Amino acid sequence: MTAHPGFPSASSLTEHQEARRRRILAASTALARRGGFGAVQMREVAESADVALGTLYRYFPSKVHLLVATMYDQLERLHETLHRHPPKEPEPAARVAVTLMRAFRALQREPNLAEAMLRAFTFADRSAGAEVDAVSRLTTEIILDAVGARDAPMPKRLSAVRVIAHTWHSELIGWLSGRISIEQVQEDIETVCNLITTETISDVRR
Amino acid sequence: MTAHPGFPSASSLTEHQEARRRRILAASTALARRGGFGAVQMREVAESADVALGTLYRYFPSKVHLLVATMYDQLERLHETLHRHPPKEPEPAARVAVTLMRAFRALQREPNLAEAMLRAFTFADRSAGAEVDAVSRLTTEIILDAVGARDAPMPKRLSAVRVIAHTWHSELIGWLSGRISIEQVQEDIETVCNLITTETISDVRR
DNA sequence: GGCATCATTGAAACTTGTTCCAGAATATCG
DNA sequence: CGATATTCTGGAACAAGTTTCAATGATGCC
Repeated sequence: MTAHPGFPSASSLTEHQEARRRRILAASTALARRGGFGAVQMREVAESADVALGTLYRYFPSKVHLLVATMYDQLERLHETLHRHPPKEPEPAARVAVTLMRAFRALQREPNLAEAMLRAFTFADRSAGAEVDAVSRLTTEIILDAVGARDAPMPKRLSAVRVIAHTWHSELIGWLSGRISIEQVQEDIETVCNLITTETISDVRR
Repeated sequence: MTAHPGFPSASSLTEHQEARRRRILAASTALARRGGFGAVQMREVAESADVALGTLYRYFPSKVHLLVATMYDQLERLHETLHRHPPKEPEPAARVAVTLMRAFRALQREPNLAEAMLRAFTFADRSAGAEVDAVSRLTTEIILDAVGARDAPMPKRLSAVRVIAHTWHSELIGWLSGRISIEQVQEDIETVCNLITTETISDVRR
């Protein structure tokens, strides 16, 4: 009775199982790309990945789990890309802002996929806690990479990074629902990235 | 062919209709309080509010609409309360932080209700755009009230306020899913509220 | 090879959000 | 008041996520 086998990058799966997992994620991604959250229908994912519905549910215990895993998968690719082409701005805050805007534009090109992943991510409840945590950690890592400090960051910096990550998600969702313009996204990302610069300046606690 | 009659504070409804709207919101609130998002089942809301299912859907075209309207309703109460007991800290950023933490603690006492409202809010798509906007505006207003400046805020301040509002939502969700501790919430809220102080200090744009 | 265990399949059933509709109730207008 | 339009009701029907299960297949162990 192992935990469901669909999580992060599989721990101990046979080749066939690993292949199934990949097929499922690929199907999920393709359907999401085509029509967003609503188009990722479990029956269709199963059929398209050529597994039985029950098997799909054994690998990913819910649609949210599946889409959050898909998000993790996509974020890994993004992380790779960013690694190969790191931002070159002199200021850390600027590097973070540029990185996030680059990621943002990448997702802009796949709005349906982005919508599916992010809706699932923010809708997730406790039951998908582990998966959501994994995505959060990866996001944090991406931001910390952009900041560039090599040693372990201080608590205040971590707080700033959390806030930045949350903001990035919110802006993405806001833009996807047509509630925030790209200019506002840009502005807000820059605003929040200033936290990297000013994180040690003042303390609101009295 | 009017728009659905369940939106913000009713425009032109008969007394009976207004009463129905209230009953529905009350039922939604009660069910959410008891068991969160999942416990707000449309059939139960309808029965509990003593209206037919079709009528419920005429007033609120989806579960998300209903819960976002519920959120608006609750936020109005919060706004009132805050108005009666405004924060007295000298620093604007501190006033905002204190206000948000106070609101946070209020919702902590009704975690199920908070979960239901916030899951719906972040899950909402374009179709609930108007409702979501209304909630966003109200949130903005609450924060601006805490800042205290009487005249129209500058764009940069508005950007900071948007970021603060998003952060507040994310922290709430994170805490509700057991992913963020209260200490972290407190810390992150304080972190992001510094944007009110530092919003004009630097600009990351090169 | 044969057996025990676990995974996969296919299909039906169940749950809950959502839609639809025909008829009863209510409101509006002349 | 009567005619007409709108709203409300009760209930069936539909859609998609999720659960369940018996039968079949694969894997590994002796």
